[in-house]
Amino acid sequence: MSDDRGEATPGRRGGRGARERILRAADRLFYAEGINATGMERLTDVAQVSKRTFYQHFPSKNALVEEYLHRLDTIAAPPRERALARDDLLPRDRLLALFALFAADPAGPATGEARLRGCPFHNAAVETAGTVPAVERAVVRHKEAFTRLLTETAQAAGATDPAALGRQLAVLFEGATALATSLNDPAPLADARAAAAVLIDTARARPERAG
Amino acid sequence: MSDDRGEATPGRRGGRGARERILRAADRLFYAEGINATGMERLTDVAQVSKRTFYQHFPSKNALVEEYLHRLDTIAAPPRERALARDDLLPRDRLLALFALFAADPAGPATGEARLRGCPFHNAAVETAGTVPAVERAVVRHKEAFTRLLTETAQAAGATDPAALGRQLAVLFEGATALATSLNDPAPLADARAAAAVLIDTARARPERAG
DNA sequence: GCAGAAGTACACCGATCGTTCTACTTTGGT
DNA sequence: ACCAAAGTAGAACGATCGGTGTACTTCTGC
Repeated sequence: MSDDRGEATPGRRGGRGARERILRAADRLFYAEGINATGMERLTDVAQVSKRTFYQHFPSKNALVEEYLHRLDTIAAPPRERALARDDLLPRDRLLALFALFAADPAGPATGEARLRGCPFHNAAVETAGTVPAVERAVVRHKEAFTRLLTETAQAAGATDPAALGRQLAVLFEGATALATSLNDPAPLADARAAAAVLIDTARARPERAG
Repeated sequence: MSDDRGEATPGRRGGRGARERILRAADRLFYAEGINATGMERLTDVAQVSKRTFYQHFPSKNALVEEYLHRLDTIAAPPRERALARDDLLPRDRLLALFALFAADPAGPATGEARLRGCPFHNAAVETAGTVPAVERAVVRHKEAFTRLLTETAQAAGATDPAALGRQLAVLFEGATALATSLNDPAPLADARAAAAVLIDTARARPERAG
């Protein structure tokens, strides 16, 4: 396997990359197979790390879960955030580009590919069911940050009430990924995109209206 | 749900009707605490049933999970379906009523109440991560049935493309419950309702546009 | 009033959970 | 060359997982 030396992590001496491999394994397994379903045996196996080494880097599995979420939020800002930062697109198209990310495949239900797993933060919230405060906090922090990003872009797009549009688009995106997970089919992303276009254009044309 | 805490009568359990009690306990625990997090010990305890009795009614825990989902879909059609069937409301208002179900509390983040847990089918899909085919099928069946219901109501509301509007509203509702779960705050329901109103009205007005 | 279904208690099974431990090897700076 | 840091393998801990086995006690219909 590739052995890119893990550069020294802040505050601790960099070793031979065990910590990095652990986090990479967590990234993959916690997301694809679930947090509860991933045992320490499996995790250390994939990370190519002994259990002893694991517990020299993390006090517990829970601590790794927290670090896993923290990393997702701060270091590895994935395609979503980048789509909203594309300066080659108009703000409106940036918002729409978000929904095209996973909807590329028009072939229907996952054609032999990996299972769709939705948002790792939401999944963590579902799996822990509110029993792990640190996880709960991380999830809320992430969702609020994402909504803020949407709101900023909504403002750039000239929405009358950017905060309202931002929240609505956040709901829409959450629903698209959640439903895609339940159905194991990216089709809802396309529906969400169409709905987003309507919401954005309406929000620019006239002020928000109550139901 | 006030005194299902056993041990009130030491040595005596619940008596006849074990299967019903088991299913009721599953309803509560699988939903509120998660499927994986609910062990057989806990389950039989709450159901006031001995383990032996449980396994005379169900071949395995997985079988109970399947029955739990099957029941949710067929027998106990909860508020959602009923909201869409209210004949005291116009079709448009029926659709909107859906989003008012859990949004009643304007007090913000769960005020000491039970944690918001979203859709039990979606949660089951997340928890099992595609490893239990019967669960996967049940989830898909439910989501498709719900979308069908929305489509029918969308048609009654006079949408030009009822299927498209139905799917969009399904995404919106899924997002509202999912985000409410992640944030443990029903606020997204209100945002979804506002968005739904826009989508419905646009879907009715746009293509005809005559007057 | 009695057969038998339905229920009870609870010890126990092997497997796996997260975690700790002992014992040993590799690595890199001085 | 030496030593501490960082790594390795893997046995084993107690707890809990889903699931069984044995032996006993109701309740109910006939």
